[in-house]
Amino acid sequence: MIDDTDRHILHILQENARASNASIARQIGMAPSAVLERIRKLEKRGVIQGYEVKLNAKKLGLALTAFIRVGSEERVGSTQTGRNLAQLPEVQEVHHVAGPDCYLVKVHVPDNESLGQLLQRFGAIEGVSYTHTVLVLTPIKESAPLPLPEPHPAS
Amino acid sequence: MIDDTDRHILHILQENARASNASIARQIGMAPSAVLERIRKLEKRGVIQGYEVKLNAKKLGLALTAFIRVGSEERVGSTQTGRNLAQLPEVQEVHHVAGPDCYLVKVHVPDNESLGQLLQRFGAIEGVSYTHTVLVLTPIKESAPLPLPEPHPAS
DNA sequence: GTTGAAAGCGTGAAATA
DNA sequence: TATTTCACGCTTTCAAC
Repeated sequence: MIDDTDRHILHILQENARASNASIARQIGMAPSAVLERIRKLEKRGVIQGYEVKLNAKKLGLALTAFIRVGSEERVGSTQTGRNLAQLPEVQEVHHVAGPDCYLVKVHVPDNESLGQLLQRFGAIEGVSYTHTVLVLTPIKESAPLPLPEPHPAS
Repeated sequence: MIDDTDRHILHILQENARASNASIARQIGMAPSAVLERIRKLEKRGVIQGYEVKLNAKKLGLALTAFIRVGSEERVGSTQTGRNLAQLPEVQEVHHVAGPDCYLVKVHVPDNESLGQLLQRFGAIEGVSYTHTVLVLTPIKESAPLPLPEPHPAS
């Protein structure tokens, strides 16, 4: 499925997604074109889903992060309400979850007032029955790399 | 703080963090060296905090995502317990939050059994008084770009 | 901000194992 | 199949403006 070479490449890309193929090639002792081909295959297979820049939300005027539990009165098994929530640009994540709530939603907004306006828009979405908002006071860890098994050194 | 040109660059990088300086330069009608310099300044100012690859957790054997609310009996104002939680590699996010719980934690693990073992390690961290785990059934939206104000066209 | 030039990189084709 | 080598064009980067 994924071999040690792939893991090694992914490990490097998790540290810096803008690393050049040539520098990756140097680090793993391969030709750049081989690295290119492996990355392309990982993209095609959907293991790599894209490349993102990590921005400082606060410095961009988005000082407030919140998690919102959303209740919904939709047909069992439907996720239509969640997909409607996901359309809003302030919404960074929507997860359909087990338990009494239906959705857990992560949002970034400039301030309390914007959060209030956003919750009103949540309320206008069909099926939404309640929201419970939890404010983030301090983000302690964010967007950590996934714990890939370490590549085994070839013996 | 951030002008329209910066916003334009960030907008492009949010879509594809591996976009070359030259292609960004073409899209915004500037010299590549000017783009390079702006990106460097955004990095130095901490607006850009890094470049990440978005991986498919399921295809890497991490089939289970969960959010865990963690209660802690530490001194008011301390976040030591949160920083200890953040050390674990399975933990992708730790937020110190308002409300009855102290922390909200996001984790990726291979399966139920690994989740159980992880929760045991949570319990071994000093101060942790309880955990409430919510399993993700379907991730509907993840790692969406931040809603930057659209750049105003120069008039 | 721009340009220009040198060094480095991306990428496909062909060769190799 | 997966990889290296090679060659071309493009990109990065810095210095000078």
